[in-house]
Amino acid sequence: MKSDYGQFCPIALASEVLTQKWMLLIVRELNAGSTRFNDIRRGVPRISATLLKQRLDQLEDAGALIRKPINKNHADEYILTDAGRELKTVLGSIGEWGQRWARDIEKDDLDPGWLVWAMHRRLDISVMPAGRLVLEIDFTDAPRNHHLFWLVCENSTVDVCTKPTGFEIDLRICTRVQTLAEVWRGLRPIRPEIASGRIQLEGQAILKRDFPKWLLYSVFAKTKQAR
Amino acid sequence: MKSDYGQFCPIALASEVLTQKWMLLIVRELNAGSTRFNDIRRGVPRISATLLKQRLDQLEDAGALIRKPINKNHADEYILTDAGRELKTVLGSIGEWGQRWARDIEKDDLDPGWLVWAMHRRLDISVMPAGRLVLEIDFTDAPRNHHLFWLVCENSTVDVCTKPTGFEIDLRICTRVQTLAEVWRGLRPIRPEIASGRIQLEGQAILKRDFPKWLLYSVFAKTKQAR
DNA sequence: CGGTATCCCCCGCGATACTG
DNA sequence: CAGTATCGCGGGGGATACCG
Repeated sequence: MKSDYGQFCPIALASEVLTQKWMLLIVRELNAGSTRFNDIRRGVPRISATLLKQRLDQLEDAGALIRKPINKNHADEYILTDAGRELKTVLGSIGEWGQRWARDIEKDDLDPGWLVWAMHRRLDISVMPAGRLVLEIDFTDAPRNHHLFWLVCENSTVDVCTKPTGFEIDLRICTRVQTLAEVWRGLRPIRPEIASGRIQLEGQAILKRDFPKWLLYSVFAKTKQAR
Repeated sequence: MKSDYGQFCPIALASEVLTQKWMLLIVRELNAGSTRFNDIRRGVPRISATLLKQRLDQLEDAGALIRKPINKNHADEYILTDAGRELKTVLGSIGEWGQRWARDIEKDDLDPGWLVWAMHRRLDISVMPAGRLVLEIDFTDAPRNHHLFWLVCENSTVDVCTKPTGFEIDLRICTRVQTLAEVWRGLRPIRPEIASGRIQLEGQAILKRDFPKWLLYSVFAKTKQAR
């Protein structure tokens, strides 16, 4: 490996790996539980397949993950090592700083698919009704052809769908992307948004009442903005 | 500002600024106490002036520092804001990870000038003899024309010189760069290195005896390697 | 689904020279 | 000392097509 910075400082050596484009977002996905190529991609939608593979190889070289062949195809599973799991600390400090000090959200940041993907990892199944529960999310300001998403909660797992599931919908959520994004980030409380109709809920009264309790929000939602 | 990642995740937003090349090393220098353009450069020797200025402007835009004109010339002083100072947490977590998991030191990392610059910030003046104290460091494996450095400790400050100071030398340290670098990083203890002659000291017996106590070592020296 | 292979463009960055 | 201006290139990475 070529030395980028010409320093033996631990910050410089770690930076060679960690500050490459997309790298921390990939590590974030892995630490959130993804192990498959296309699962990681859903959390980092704008990365190309070529580059994602390259980054995963670099993480392997750096000792942050190991590849595990899956018998079926030629596919691999990507499993974090101790070194990779310890990167959670780095993700934590950067995310905290971002939550406190980073720039405002702009239009181009508001990817509805990513928001749903983030939500599916942070639903508190233990407080949700038993059995299958299907949520439909309708983003009123998203492109006409992908503004609908479904979350299917069943058997302690949550799946994200971008096409109708065939199941009956238990709760429909209708809102602008930005509204739900800001609520998700913890930048504003959810109840006034529901009360004002900026987040509209349709479904049984009990489900509408309890919906706010299902959301665990972003990991950094409890950190207050400093600006 | 253009959105790089298309996500409103705090890690992504912070990464836009912090994972640019050289950025964390510049922030490290600022958090270590540098405020002047060329002081920062001594801690990040391989960056070009053009790019350093660009990065400082980006840190200003991000709210991590403010510029303060110096009345004399058209020069500026760069002062961290609260946001910039809070980046110490990020530096800490990355440095810890680097100390534990980063690759081994290679030849190209062993910049002797950088090592001396790092040392000058981490000398414990309070336990050093009163009055002026001049150290000469001779790197036996460095290029013939810059292998000698001097540290002048006086009035609670430490200056780094690359040309003879004219002062009498109180203690001479003679070693390979790699040896002192590994000692500095905390990868090996100093006393065996002195005992074996890999670090040679010349000067009054008291100074030779106490020299190890003056060194505060790298901030991450106490963190054990995990590999 | 989980990648490769290829092409090509842009721009990030280094190098050098110059200025107040 | 603390920058600015200009040039030029290398390769990082996006887009697209293809494959097992």
